[in-house]
Amino acid sequence: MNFQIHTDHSKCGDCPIRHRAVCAHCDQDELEALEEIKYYRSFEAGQTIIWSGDQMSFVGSMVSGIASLTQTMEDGRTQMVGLLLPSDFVGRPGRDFAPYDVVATTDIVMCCFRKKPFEDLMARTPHIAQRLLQMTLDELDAAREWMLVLGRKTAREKIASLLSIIARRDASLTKGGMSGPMVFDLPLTREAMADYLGLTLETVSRQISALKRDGVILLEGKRHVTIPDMGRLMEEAGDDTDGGFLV
Amino acid sequence: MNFQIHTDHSKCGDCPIRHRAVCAHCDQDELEALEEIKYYRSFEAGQTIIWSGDQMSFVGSMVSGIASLTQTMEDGRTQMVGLLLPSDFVGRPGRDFAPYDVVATTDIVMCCFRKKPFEDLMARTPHIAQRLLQMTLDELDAAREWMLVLGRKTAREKIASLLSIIARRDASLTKGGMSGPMVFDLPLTREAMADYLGLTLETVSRQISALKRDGVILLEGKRHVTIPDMGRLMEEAGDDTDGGFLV
DNA sequence: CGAGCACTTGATCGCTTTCAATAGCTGTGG
DNA sequence: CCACAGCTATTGAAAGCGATCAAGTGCTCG
Repeated sequence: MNFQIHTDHSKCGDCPIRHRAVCAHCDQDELEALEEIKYYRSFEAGQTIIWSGDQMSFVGSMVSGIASLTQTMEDGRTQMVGLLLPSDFVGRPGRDFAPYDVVATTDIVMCCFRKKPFEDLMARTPHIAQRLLQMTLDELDAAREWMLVLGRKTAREKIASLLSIIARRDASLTKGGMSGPMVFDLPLTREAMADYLGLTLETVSRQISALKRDGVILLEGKRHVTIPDMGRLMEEAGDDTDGGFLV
Repeated sequence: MNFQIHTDHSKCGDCPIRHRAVCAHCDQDELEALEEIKYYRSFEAGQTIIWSGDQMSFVGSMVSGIASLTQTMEDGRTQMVGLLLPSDFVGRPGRDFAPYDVVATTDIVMCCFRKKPFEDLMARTPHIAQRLLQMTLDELDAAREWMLVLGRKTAREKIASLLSIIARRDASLTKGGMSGPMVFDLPLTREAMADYLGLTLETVSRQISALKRDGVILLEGKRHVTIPDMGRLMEEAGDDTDGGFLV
């Protein structure tokens, strides 16, 4: 934790997620209105940010770090239903209770708004509502793509799909394109990967070992991954490699 | 097909989905603007309404019947990612190409708008954008609930979950509450159920037989279902029966 | 040095799939 | 009227994949 912000009025102009977050389309006036009501909060890795069923008093944007949305059944089976990355929006205007647990996977910083003032501002700021609709539609597409992974893919394909998503996202955040080898650190434990993929952590571990043995990925330590051939990985994921409609 | 509408200016005031569709919050002026540009289309059971990858020239609301959203892998594995019921919105303002196949499961009627005029109207009609945001957030919740079903539930629990969802929806469309036995017709073939649940049709058939044998459901013919005890079914689905947060 | 945690690997079990045969229903045509 | 094709659904037997149970490794931190 070497990057904590606690001031209430850091400049939105300098914000690293400025161009992708819910405020992306706002003009100067609208940003100033947001700046009036925003505040930053930090959470440590492992902390639960919101409990399922709790009243949601705030909404906000992920500034840095990674969080997960999870559902848990009475007997303990859990399914991750979303991965929250920088610029993603947390919370739901118009609903009072949280439907899922939100857990910090790494240390995170959020840009928060108390729910009511944000709802009021949204009602008179179409730019925010429009951007939120776009982001929600994107999340819906992502959730549906994940349904195919959960419902129809094999364990090996599931792992390859997850690695491919993480690699692509990483490429879009950093400068790198998708040609040549891709290198990144896994932001998730084996157990978290299992919860995302609907597998056990043992199966995750075995399939990662298998992909490594087959040369699809290279591992340094447990978390540092190199993908020598992205096309190969996408074949392993069962994805269309030449189709052009990927997001 | 004894109920086909082809006139372009049927009254929105008489529309059966008026209070739940994307136009739900519109006032009289806004409805008139919608009436200007709307038109009805019918499709027969089995027809593909939109092909994945195709240009989407229109959006619209389901008026009657049932359609499904499906994704297919190159080798033929398919996963249903959504079930479209009366009042549900089809299509995505702001995106040009369809990400999924949309297939009519029964004969259906849709209230359509050409995409561009609808987008223009939406840009100057906050009531429509707000309602669409609400509906999209609801769909996102439904998709995430389904991720738990796909990722973590057993075949038996999956069938029970599907029956419980269909039963609940049916109760909300007809007058009936959820006390006492519930009766409805399955709108899906065994294969469609399998595609929704990430199972094979044989497993679907076996588990339905098992639930029938155990008295959880009663079957007349292949499609007509009676649920004597909804609480029992929800236990079988692995859902919280006493928790109060269900939609 | 030992406790705790994340991860790996092995052996076995069992659920779901796969392959295959059959039943029931509908519509068609001789 | 019956034979037959085509479709949906059921049921059985066998195989396979991932889960479960169980050790053991390597690392960090006190």
